Amino acid sequence: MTSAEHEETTAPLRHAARGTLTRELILSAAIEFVDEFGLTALTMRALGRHLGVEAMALYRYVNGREDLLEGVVDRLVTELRVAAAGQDLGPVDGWQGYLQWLARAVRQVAREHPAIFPLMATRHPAAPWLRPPLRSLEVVEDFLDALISRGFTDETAVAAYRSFSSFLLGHLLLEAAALGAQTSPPEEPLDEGEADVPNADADLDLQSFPHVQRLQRLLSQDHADAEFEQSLEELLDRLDRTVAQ
Amino acid sequence: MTSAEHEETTAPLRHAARGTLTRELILSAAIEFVDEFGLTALTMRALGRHLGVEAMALYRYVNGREDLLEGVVDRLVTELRVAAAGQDLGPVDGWQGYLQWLARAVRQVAREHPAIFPLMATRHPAAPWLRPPLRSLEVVEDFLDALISRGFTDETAVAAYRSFSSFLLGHLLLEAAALGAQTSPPEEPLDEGEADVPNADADLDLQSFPHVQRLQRLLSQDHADAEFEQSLEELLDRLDRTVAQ
DNA sequence: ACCTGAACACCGTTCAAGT
DNA sequence: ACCTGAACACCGTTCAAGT
Repeated sequence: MTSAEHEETTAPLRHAARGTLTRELILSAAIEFVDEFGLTALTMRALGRHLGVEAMALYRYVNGREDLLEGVVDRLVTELRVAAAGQDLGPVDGWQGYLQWLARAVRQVAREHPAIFPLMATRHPAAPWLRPPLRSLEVVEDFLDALISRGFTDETAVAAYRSFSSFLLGHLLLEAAALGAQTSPPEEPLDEGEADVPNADADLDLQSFPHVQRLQRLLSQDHADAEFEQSLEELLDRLDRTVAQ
Repeated sequence: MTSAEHEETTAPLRHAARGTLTRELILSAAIEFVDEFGLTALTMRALGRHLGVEAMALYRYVNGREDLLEGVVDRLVTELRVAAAGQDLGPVDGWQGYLQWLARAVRQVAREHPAIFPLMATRHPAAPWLRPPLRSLEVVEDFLDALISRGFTDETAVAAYRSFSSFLLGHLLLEAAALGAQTSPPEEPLDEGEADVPNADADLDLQSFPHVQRLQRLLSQDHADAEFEQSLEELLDRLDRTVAQ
Protein backbone atom coordinates (compact mmCIF):
# COMPACT_ATOMS: atom_id res chain seq x y z
CA MET A 1 0.00 0.00 0.00
CA THR A 2 2.14 2.82 -1.30
CA SER A 3 0.90 6.39 -1.38
CA ALA A 4 0.18 6.04 -5.09
CA GLU A 5 -2.50 3.48 -4.39
CA HIS A 6 -4.12 5.69 -1.78
CA GLU A 7 -4.54 8.47 -4.28
CA GLU A 8 -6.57 6.19 -6.44
CA THR A 9 -8.76 5.11 -3.54
CA THR A 10 -9.95 8.63 -2.76
CA ALA A 11 -9.88 9.80 -6.38
CA PRO A 12 -9.33 13.52 -5.84
CA LEU A 13 -8.09 16.20 -8.20
CA ARG A 14 -5.16 13.97 -9.28
CA HIS A 15 -2.61 16.62 -8.68
CA ALA A 16 -3.69 20.19 -8.97
CA ALA A 17 -1.66 22.19 -11.46
CA ARG A 18 0.93 24.26 -9.70
CA GLY A 19 -0.63 27.52 -8.60
CA THR A 20 -4.18 26.19 -8.41
CA LEU A 21 -4.21 25.96 -4.63
CA THR A 22 -6.27 28.53 -2.79
CA ARG A 23 -7.64 28.99 0.71
CA GLU A 24 -11.15 28.81 -0.68
CA LEU A 25 -10.36 25.67 -2.61
CA ILE A 26 -8.85 24.07 0.47
CA LEU A 27 -11.88 24.92 2.60
CA SER A 28 -14.26 23.52 -0.01
CA ALA A 29 -12.24 20.35 -0.19
CA ALA A 30 -12.22 20.07 3.59
CA ILE A 31 -16.01 20.36 3.81
CA GLU A 32 -16.45 17.82 1.05
CA PHE A 33 -13.98 15.54 2.79
CA VAL A 34 -15.62 15.76 6.22
CA ASP A 35 -19.08 15.25 4.74
CA GLU A 36 -17.84 12.03 3.22
CA PHE A 37 -15.34 10.62 5.70
CA GLY A 38 -16.11 12.31 9.01
CA LEU A 39 -14.29 14.80 11.19
CA THR A 40 -11.69 12.49 12.67
CA ALA A 41 -10.53 11.48 9.21
CA LEU A 42 -9.73 15.11 8.40
CA THR A 43 -5.99 15.28 8.87
CA MET A 44 -3.63 17.67 7.17
CA ARG A 45 -1.97 14.81 5.39
CA ALA A 46 -5.22 13.19 4.26
CA LEU A 47 -6.59 16.50 3.03
CA GLY A 48 -3.38 17.14 1.15
CA ARG A 49 -3.66 13.73 -0.48
CA HIS A 50 -7.28 14.46 -1.34
CA LEU A 51 -6.10 17.61 -3.11
CA GLY A 52 -3.21 15.88 -4.86
CA VAL A 53 -0.63 17.81 -2.90
CA GLU A 54 1.70 17.27 0.04
CA ALA A 55 0.30 18.28 3.44
CA MET A 56 2.96 20.93 3.89
CA ALA A 57 1.63 22.88 0.94
CA LEU A 58 -1.56 23.66 2.84
CA TYR A 59 0.32 25.70 5.41
CA ARG A 60 0.76 28.55 2.97
CA TYR A 61 -3.01 29.12 2.97
CA VAL A 62 -4.17 27.77 6.28
CA ASN A 63 -2.67 28.63 9.61
CA GLY A 64 -2.58 25.08 10.94
CA ARG A 65 -5.35 22.62 11.65
CA GLU A 66 -7.26 24.81 14.09
CA ASP A 67 -7.43 27.58 11.55
CA LEU A 68 -8.64 25.09 8.96
CA LEU A 69 -11.54 24.06 11.20
CA GLU A 70 -12.32 27.67 11.95
CA GLY A 71 -12.42 28.33 8.24
CA VAL A 72 -14.75 25.40 7.65
CA VAL A 73 -17.19 26.70 10.27
CA ASP A 74 -17.00 30.16 8.76
CA ARG A 75 -17.94 28.77 5.40
CA LEU A 76 -21.07 27.17 6.76
CA VAL A 77 -22.05 30.45 8.34
CA THR A 78 -21.47 32.08 5.00
CA GLU A 79 -23.81 29.57 3.38
CA LEU A 80 -26.42 30.97 5.72
CA ARG A 81 -25.77 34.53 4.64
CA VAL A 82 -25.85 33.54 1.00
CA ALA A 83 -29.20 31.91 1.52
CA ALA A 84 -30.28 35.15 3.20
CA ALA A 85 -29.28 37.13 0.13
CA GLY A 86 -31.26 34.75 -2.07
CA GLN A 87 -34.41 35.55 -0.16
CA ASP A 88 -35.56 39.07 -0.82
CA LEU A 89 -35.31 40.27 2.73
CA GLY A 90 -37.76 43.09 2.34
CA PRO A 91 -41.07 42.87 4.14
CA VAL A 92 -40.83 39.14 4.79
CA ASP A 93 -43.99 38.31 6.66
CA GLY A 94 -43.21 39.98 10.00
CA TRP A 95 -40.54 38.99 12.47
CA GLN A 96 -42.16 35.61 12.83
CA GLY A 97 -41.63 34.96 9.15
CA TYR A 98 -38.04 36.03 9.49
CA LEU A 99 -37.34 33.76 12.44
CA GLN A 100 -39.07 30.90 10.69
CA TRP A 101 -36.95 31.40 7.63
CA LEU A 102 -33.74 31.69 9.65
CA ALA A 103 -34.47 28.61 11.72
CA ARG A 104 -35.10 26.55 8.61
CA ALA A 105 -31.96 27.87 6.96
CA VAL A 106 -29.82 26.85 9.92
CA ARG A 107 -31.55 23.51 10.03
CA GLN A 108 -30.78 22.92 6.39
CA VAL A 109 -27.09 23.59 6.98
CA ALA A 110 -27.14 21.17 9.91
CA ARG A 111 -28.78 18.48 7.82
CA GLU A 112 -26.48 18.97 4.87
CA HIS A 113 -23.36 18.80 7.05
CA PRO A 114 -24.23 16.73 10.10
CA ALA A 115 -20.59 15.87 10.72
CA ILE A 116 -19.59 19.54 10.79
CA PHE A 117 -22.49 20.99 12.73
CA PRO A 118 -21.13 19.86 16.12
CA LEU A 119 -18.11 22.04 15.40
CA MET A 120 -20.35 24.99 14.71
CA ALA A 121 -22.17 24.25 17.95
CA THR A 122 -19.21 23.50 20.16
CA ARG A 123 -16.23 25.63 19.18
CA HIS A 124 -15.65 28.77 21.13
CA PRO A 125 -17.20 31.74 19.37
CA ALA A 126 -15.07 34.74 18.48
CA ALA A 127 -16.84 36.94 21.01
CA PRO A 128 -18.89 36.28 24.14
CA TRP A 129 -22.02 37.76 22.57
CA LEU A 130 -21.90 35.41 19.60
CA ARG A 131 -23.81 32.34 20.67
CA PRO A 132 -23.62 29.17 18.61
CA PRO A 133 -24.89 28.28 16.18
CA LEU A 134 -25.49 31.90 15.08
CA ARG A 135 -21.82 32.79 15.17
CA SER A 136 -21.67 35.62 12.69
CA LEU A 137 -21.83 39.35 13.21
CA GLU A 138 -23.88 39.79 10.08
CA VAL A 139 -26.46 37.22 11.08
CA VAL A 140 -26.80 38.57 14.61
CA GLU A 141 -27.11 42.13 13.35
CA ASP A 142 -29.79 41.01 10.91
CA PHE A 143 -31.56 39.15 13.67
CA LEU A 144 -31.63 42.09 16.02
CA ASP A 145 -32.66 44.49 13.31
CA ALA A 146 -35.49 42.26 12.13
CA LEU A 147 -36.96 42.19 15.61
CA ILE A 148 -36.25 45.71 16.79
CA SER A 149 -37.59 47.28 13.61
CA ARG A 150 -40.81 45.37 14.21
CA GLY A 151 -41.59 46.44 17.74
CA PHE A 152 -39.19 44.54 20.00
CA THR A 153 -37.33 46.51 22.63
CA ASP A 154 -33.59 46.05 23.00
CA GLU A 155 -34.17 43.78 25.96
CA THR A 156 -36.82 41.57 24.41
CA ALA A 157 -34.80 41.30 21.21
CA VAL A 158 -31.74 40.12 23.09
CA ALA A 159 -33.83 37.72 25.13
CA ALA A 160 -35.27 36.37 21.89
CA TYR A 161 -31.77 35.93 20.50
CA ARG A 162 -30.89 33.82 23.52
CA SER A 163 -33.98 31.65 23.37
CA PHE A 164 -33.58 31.20 19.65
CA SER A 165 -29.94 30.11 19.97
CA SER A 166 -30.73 27.56 22.65
CA PHE A 167 -33.64 26.25 20.64
CA LEU A 168 -31.57 25.74 17.51
CA LEU A 169 -28.68 24.20 19.37
CA GLY A 170 -30.79 21.72 21.27
CA HIS A 171 -32.83 20.54 18.34
CA LEU A 172 -30.28 20.56 15.58
CA LEU A 173 -27.45 18.97 17.51
CA LEU A 174 -29.68 16.02 18.27
CA GLU A 175 -30.84 15.83 14.69
CA ALA A 176 -27.32 16.09 13.32
CA ALA A 177 -26.13 13.39 15.70
CA ALA A 178 -28.89 11.11 14.48
CA LEU A 179 -27.95 11.77 10.85
CA GLY A 180 -24.24 11.55 11.44
CA ALA A 181 -24.58 8.16 13.09
CA GLN A 182 -24.34 6.36 9.77
CA THR A 183 -21.43 8.29 8.30
CA SER A 184 -19.23 9.52 11.14
CA PRO A 185 -17.67 6.42 12.69
CA PRO A 186 -16.50 4.45 9.67
CA GLU A 187 -14.33 2.12 11.72
CA GLU A 188 -15.81 0.42 14.77
CA PRO A 189 -13.56 -2.22 16.33
CA LEU A 190 -16.21 -3.98 18.40
CA ASP A 191 -15.72 -7.65 17.64
CA GLU A 192 -15.00 -8.65 21.22
CA GLY A 193 -14.14 -12.32 21.53
CA GLU A 194 -17.24 -14.32 22.37
CA ALA A 195 -19.62 -12.34 20.17
CA ASP A 196 -22.65 -12.57 22.46
CA VAL A 197 -24.30 -9.45 21.10
CA PRO A 198 -26.69 -10.54 18.38
CA ASN A 199 -28.01 -7.10 17.40
CA ALA A 200 -25.95 -4.05 18.35
CA ASP A 201 -28.62 -1.48 19.24
CA ALA A 202 -31.26 -4.03 20.13
CA ASP A 203 -31.73 -5.41 23.62
CA LEU A 204 -28.81 -4.91 26.00
CA ASP A 205 -30.91 -6.24 28.86
CA LEU A 206 -34.04 -4.23 28.83
CA GLN A 207 -36.01 -6.54 31.05
CA SER A 208 -35.28 -4.38 34.08
CA PHE A 209 -36.46 -1.24 32.29
CA PRO A 210 -40.07 -1.99 31.46
CA HIS A 211 -41.09 1.46 30.27
CA VAL A 212 -38.13 1.78 27.97
CA GLN A 213 -38.71 -1.71 26.67
CA ARG A 214 -42.39 -1.16 26.00
CA LEU A 215 -41.84 2.27 24.42
CA GLN A 216 -38.76 1.33 22.42
CA ARG A 217 -40.50 1.84 19.10
CA LEU A 218 -42.04 5.13 20.12
CA LEU A 219 -38.72 6.37 21.44
CA SER A 220 -36.88 5.49 18.26
CA GLN A 221 -39.39 7.03 15.88
CA ASP A 222 -38.10 9.91 13.87
CA HIS A 223 -40.35 12.92 14.08
CA ALA A 224 -37.57 15.41 13.50
CA ASP A 225 -39.52 17.45 10.99
CA ALA A 226 -42.77 17.80 12.88
CA GLU A 227 -40.97 18.17 16.19
CA PHE A 228 -38.85 21.00 14.91
CA GLU A 229 -41.74 22.86 13.33
CA GLN A 230 -43.95 22.50 16.35
CA SER A 231 -41.29 23.58 18.83
CA LEU A 232 -40.50 26.52 16.59
CA GLU A 233 -44.15 27.47 16.54
CA GLU A 234 -44.28 27.33 20.31
CA LEU A 235 -41.17 29.45 20.61
CA LEU A 236 -42.64 32.08 18.32
CA ASP A 237 -45.86 32.11 20.34
CA ARG A 238 -43.89 32.62 23.51
CA LEU A 239 -41.93 35.47 21.99
CA ASP A 240 -45.16 36.98 20.74
CA ARG A 241 -46.61 37.00 24.24
CA THR A 242 -43.41 38.56 25.52
CA VAL A 243 -43.44 41.43 23.05
CA ALA A 244 -47.20 42.00 23.24
CA GLN A 245 -47.37 42.55 26.96
CA MET B 1 12.95 19.23 30.52
CA THR B 2 13.27 15.55 31.18
CA SER B 3 10.29 13.42 32.09
CA ALA B 4 11.30 13.61 35.73
CA GLU B 5 10.64 17.33 35.79
CA HIS B 6 7.26 16.89 34.17
CA GLU B 7 6.17 14.60 36.96
CA GLU B 8 6.85 17.31 39.46
CA THR B 9 4.92 19.90 37.44
CA THR B 10 1.70 17.92 37.55
CA ALA B 11 2.33 16.48 41.02
CA PRO B 12 0.21 13.34 40.72
CA LEU B 13 0.32 10.17 42.75
CA ARG B 14 4.13 9.98 42.40
CA HIS B 15 4.08 6.43 41.28
CA ALA B 16 1.23 4.27 42.38
CA ALA B 17 2.30 1.15 44.21
CA ARG B 18 2.20 -1.83 41.92
CA GLY B 19 -1.33 -3.22 41.88
CA THR B 20 -3.02 0.06 42.80
CA LEU B 21 -4.25 0.73 39.29
CA THR B 22 -7.95 0.24 38.64
CA ARG B 23 -10.43 1.18 35.95
CA GLU B 24 -12.28 3.32 38.47
CA LEU B 25 -9.10 5.02 39.57
CA ILE B 26 -8.15 5.71 35.97
CA LEU B 27 -11.55 7.21 35.18
CA SER B 28 -11.41 9.43 38.25
CA ALA B 29 -7.96 10.61 37.30
CA ALA B 30 -9.13 11.29 33.75
CA ILE B 31 -12.04 13.44 34.94
CA GLU B 32 -9.79 15.33 37.32
CA PHE B 33 -7.26 15.80 34.53
CA VAL B 34 -9.77 17.09 31.98
CA ASP B 35 -11.34 19.43 34.51
CA GLU B 36 -7.94 20.96 35.07
CA PHE B 37 -6.20 20.83 31.69
CA GLY B 38 -8.95 20.41 29.12
CA LEU B 39 -9.98 17.64 26.79
CA THR B 40 -7.25 18.00 24.19
CA ALA B 41 -4.60 17.62 26.87
CA LEU B 42 -6.00 14.22 27.80
CA THR B 43 -3.66 11.83 26.05
CA MET B 44 -2.90 8.29 27.10
CA ARG B 45 0.67 9.24 27.78
CA ALA B 46 -0.19 12.36 29.77
CA LEU B 47 -2.78 10.50 31.82
CA GLY B 48 -0.26 7.77 32.50
CA ARG B 49 2.23 10.37 33.68
CA HIS B 50 -0.45 11.94 35.85
CA LEU B 51 -0.94 8.54 37.47
CA GLY B 52 2.77 7.86 37.82
CA VAL B 53 2.68 5.02 35.35
CA GLU B 54 3.59 4.37 31.73
CA ALA B 55 0.80 4.89 29.21
CA MET B 56 0.84 1.25 28.19
CA ALA B 57 -0.23 0.18 31.65
CA LEU B 58 -3.62 1.81 31.12
CA TYR B 59 -4.50 -0.59 28.33
CA ARG B 60 -5.08 -3.40 30.82
CA TYR B 61 -8.08 -1.49 32.24
CA VAL B 62 -9.22 0.71 29.41
CA ASN B 63 -9.88 -0.47 25.91
CA GLY B 64 -8.10 2.40 24.16
CA ARG B 65 -8.76 6.10 24.19
CA GLU B 66 -12.32 5.92 22.89
CA ASP B 67 -13.25 3.55 25.67
CA LEU B 68 -11.63 5.88 28.16
CA LEU B 69 -13.81 8.76 26.99
CA GLU B 70 -16.87 6.55 27.04
CA GLY B 71 -16.03 5.61 30.61
CA VAL B 72 -15.65 9.25 31.57
CA VAL B 73 -19.08 10.08 30.20
CA ASP B 74 -20.55 7.09 31.98
CA ARG B 75 -19.16 8.32 35.24
CA LEU B 76 -20.86 11.68 34.88
CA VAL B 77 -24.13 9.93 34.17
CA THR B 78 -23.54 7.89 37.29
CA GLU B 79 -23.06 11.08 39.28
CA LEU B 80 -26.59 11.90 38.22
CA ARG B 81 -27.94 8.59 39.45
CA VAL B 82 -26.09 8.95 42.73
CA ALA B 83 -27.65 12.36 43.22
CA ALA B 84 -30.99 10.72 42.46
CA ALA B 85 -30.41 8.16 45.19
CA GLY B 86 -29.57 10.95 47.62
CA GLN B 87 -32.97 12.50 47.08
CA ASP B 88 -35.69 10.35 48.53
CA LEU B 89 -37.53 9.71 45.33
CA GLY B 90 -40.86 9.03 46.93
CA PRO B 91 -43.66 11.49 46.39
CA VAL B 92 -41.43 14.33 45.22
CA ASP B 93 -43.79 17.17 44.52
CA GLY B 94 -45.46 15.85 41.36
CA TRP B 95 -43.84 15.30 38.01
CA GLN B 96 -43.01 18.96 37.83
CA GLY B 97 -40.95 18.67 40.96
CA TYR B 98 -39.21 15.65 39.51
CA LEU B 99 -38.34 17.37 36.25
CA GLN B 100 -37.17 20.43 38.10
CA TRP B 101 -34.91 18.34 40.24
CA LEU B 102 -33.56 16.38 37.29
CA ALA B 103 -32.91 19.49 35.22
CA ARG B 104 -30.97 21.07 38.06
CA ALA B 105 -29.00 17.90 38.65
CA VAL B 106 -27.90 17.74 35.01
CA ARG B 107 -27.09 21.41 35.09
CA GLN B 108 -24.90 20.92 38.11
CA VAL B 109 -22.94 18.21 36.35
CA ALA B 110 -22.51 20.48 33.34
CA ARG B 111 -21.25 23.31 35.52
CA GLU B 112 -18.90 21.13 37.48
CA HIS B 113 -17.37 19.61 34.35
CA PRO B 114 -17.78 22.14 31.55
CA ALA B 115 -14.93 20.64 29.57
CA ILE B 116 -16.51 17.19 29.64
CA PHE B 117 -20.13 18.11 29.06
CA PRO B 118 -19.69 18.58 25.30
CA LEU B 119 -18.66 14.93 25.17
CA MET B 120 -21.82 13.94 26.98
CA ALA B 121 -23.78 16.04 24.53
CA THR B 122 -22.02 15.11 21.33
CA ARG B 123 -20.91 11.49 21.46
CA HIS B 124 -23.13 8.94 19.86
CA PRO B 125 -25.42 7.38 22.43
CA ALA B 126 -25.47 3.62 22.88
CA ALA B 127 -28.97 3.33 21.43
CA PRO B 128 -31.11 5.51 19.18
CA TRP B 129 -33.67 6.08 21.94
CA LEU B 130 -31.08 7.45 24.35
CA ARG B 131 -30.90 11.15 23.65
CA PRO B 132 -28.07 13.24 25.07
CA PRO B 133 -27.55 14.40 27.67
CA LEU B 134 -29.83 11.82 29.36
CA ARG B 135 -27.85 8.86 28.09
CA SER B 136 -28.60 6.27 30.69
CA LEU B 137 -31.21 3.54 30.74
CA GLU B 138 -31.82 4.06 34.43
CA VAL B 139 -32.38 7.77 34.08
CA VAL B 140 -34.70 7.40 31.11
CA GLU B 141 -36.67 4.66 32.85
CA ASP B 142 -36.99 6.88 35.91
CA PHE B 143 -38.07 9.78 33.74
CA LEU B 144 -40.78 7.83 31.96
CA ASP B 145 -42.01 6.27 35.16
CA ALA B 146 -42.21 9.59 36.97
CA LEU B 147 -44.42 11.01 34.24
CA ILE B 148 -46.54 8.00 33.36
CA SER B 149 -47.30 7.20 36.97
CA ARG B 150 -48.60 10.74 37.32
CA GLY B 151 -51.05 10.86 34.48
CA PHE B 152 -49.00 11.13 31.28
CA THR B 153 -49.85 8.79 28.44
CA ASP B 154 -47.07 6.88 26.71
CA GLU B 155 -47.13 9.39 23.88
CA THR B 156 -47.06 12.54 25.98
CA ALA B 157 -44.34 11.08 28.19
CA VAL B 158 -42.12 10.34 25.21
CA ALA B 159 -42.82 13.76 23.74
CA ALA B 160 -41.86 15.28 27.09
CA TYR B 161 -38.65 13.28 27.08
CA ARG B 162 -37.79 14.75 23.69
CA SER B 163 -38.55 18.33 24.67
CA PHE B 164 -36.68 17.95 27.89
CA SER B 165 -33.56 16.61 26.16
CA SER B 166 -33.49 19.41 23.64
CA PHE B 167 -34.01 21.94 26.36
CA LEU B 168 -31.13 20.66 28.46
CA LEU B 169 -28.82 20.31 25.52
CA GLY B 170 -29.42 23.78 24.17
CA HIS B 171 -29.09 25.57 27.46
CA LEU B 172 -26.33 23.62 29.12
CA LEU B 173 -24.06 23.35 26.14
CA LEU B 174 -24.06 27.12 25.85
CA GLU B 175 -23.48 27.52 29.54
CA ALA B 176 -20.69 24.97 29.59
CA ALA B 177 -19.02 26.63 26.61
CA ALA B 178 -19.11 29.94 28.44
CA LEU B 179 -17.58 28.39 31.54
CA GLY B 180 -15.05 26.32 29.64
CA ALA B 181 -13.76 29.37 27.80
CA GLN B 182 -11.31 30.20 30.56
CA THR B 183 -9.97 26.71 31.12
CA SER B 184 -10.15 24.77 27.87
CA PRO B 185 -7.65 26.42 25.51
CA PRO B 186 -4.55 26.83 27.64
CA GLU B 187 -2.28 27.52 24.68
CA GLU B 188 -3.31 30.19 22.18
CA PRO B 189 -0.62 31.03 19.62
CA LEU B 190 -2.10 34.29 18.34
CA ASP B 191 0.77 36.73 18.43
CA GLU B 192 0.65 37.52 14.75
CA GLY B 193 3.44 39.89 13.72
CA GLU B 194 2.18 43.46 13.78
CA ALA B 195 0.07 43.12 16.94
CA ASP B 196 -2.73 45.45 15.84
CA VAL B 197 -5.34 43.81 18.05
CA PRO B 198 -5.48 45.79 21.29
CA ASN B 199 -8.23 43.80 23.05
CA ALA B 200 -9.05 40.31 21.80
CA ASP B 201 -12.82 40.14 22.30
CA ALA B 202 -13.41 43.88 22.09
CA ASP B 203 -14.09 45.73 18.83
CA LEU B 204 -13.23 43.82 15.67
CA ASP B 205 -14.89 46.52 13.57
CA LEU B 206 -18.33 46.87 14.98
CA GLN B 207 -19.06 50.18 13.31
CA SER B 208 -20.97 48.45 10.54
CA PHE B 209 -23.09 46.51 13.02
CA PRO B 210 -24.88 49.22 14.98
CA HIS B 211 -27.31 47.01 16.89
CA VAL B 212 -24.61 44.63 18.01
CA GLN B 213 -22.40 47.54 18.97
CA ARG B 214 -25.08 49.29 20.97
CA LEU B 215 -26.24 46.08 22.67
CA GLN B 216 -22.80 44.65 23.30
CA ARG B 217 -23.16 44.90 27.07
CA LEU B 218 -26.64 43.46 27.10
CA LEU B 219 -25.55 40.61 24.84
CA SER B 220 -22.59 39.74 27.04
CA GLN B 221 -24.45 39.80 30.33
CA ASP B 222 -24.63 36.52 32.12
CA HIS B 223 -28.13 35.60 33.14
CA ALA B 224 -27.52 31.88 32.98
CA ASP B 225 -29.25 31.16 36.24
CA ALA B 226 -32.42 33.15 35.70
CA GLU B 227 -32.56 32.19 32.04
CA PHE B 228 -32.38 28.50 32.84
CA GLU B 229 -34.98 28.65 35.57
CA GLN B 230 -37.39 30.69 33.51
CA SER B 231 -37.08 28.53 30.43
CA LEU B 232 -37.53 25.46 32.57
CA GLU B 233 -40.67 26.98 34.05
CA GLU B 234 -42.02 27.67 30.59
CA LEU B 235 -41.26 24.13 29.47
CA LEU B 236 -43.11 22.71 32.46
CA ASP B 237 -46.10 24.93 31.74
CA ARG B 238 -46.16 23.73 28.16
CA LEU B 239 -46.01 20.11 29.25
CA ASP B 240 -48.76 20.78 31.75
CA ARG B 241 -51.04 22.12 29.03
CA THR B 242 -50.22 19.09 26.89
CA VAL B 243 -51.14 16.58 29.55
CA ALA B 244 -54.19 18.48 30.79
CA GLN B 245 -55.96 18.65 27.47
C1' DA C 1 -0.53 -10.75 37.42
C1' DC C 2 0.96 -6.39 36.37
C1' DC C 3 3.90 -3.09 34.40
C1' DT C 4 7.68 -1.52 31.08
C1' DG C 5 10.73 -0.90 26.72
C1' DA C 6 10.99 -0.93 22.31
C1' DA C 7 8.82 -0.54 18.17
C1' DC C 8 5.34 0.81 14.45
C1' DA C 9 2.40 3.70 11.96
C1' DC C 10 0.64 7.96 12.07
C1' DC C 11 0.03 12.90 13.54
C1' DG C 12 0.99 18.42 13.21
C1' DT C 13 4.39 21.51 12.11
C1' DT C 14 8.92 23.81 10.64
C1' DC C 15 12.29 24.95 7.44
C1' DA C 16 15.82 24.56 4.22
C1' DA C 17 15.89 23.21 -0.34
C1' DG C 18 14.25 22.58 -4.97
C1' DT C 19 11.73 24.32 -9.34
C1' DA D 1 6.17 32.30 -5.70
C1' DC D 2 4.89 27.87 -4.71
C1' DC D 3 5.60 23.24 -3.47
C1' DT D 4 8.46 19.25 -1.53
C1' DG D 5 11.77 16.33 1.50
C1' DA D 6 13.51 15.59 5.48
C1' DA D 7 13.23 16.13 10.14
C1' DC D 8 11.29 16.78 15.00
C1' DA D 9 8.31 16.04 18.71
C1' DC D 10 4.38 13.82 19.79
C1' DC D 11 0.39 10.56 19.30
C1' DG D 12 -2.27 5.65 19.95
C1' DT D 13 -1.43 1.01 20.17
C1' DT D 14 0.85 -3.75 20.21
C1' DC D 15 3.64 -7.13 22.12
C1' DA D 16 7.47 -9.45 23.83
C1' DA D 17 9.99 -9.03 27.85
C1' DG D 18 10.86 -8.12 32.65
C1' DT D 19 9.57 -8.48 37.80
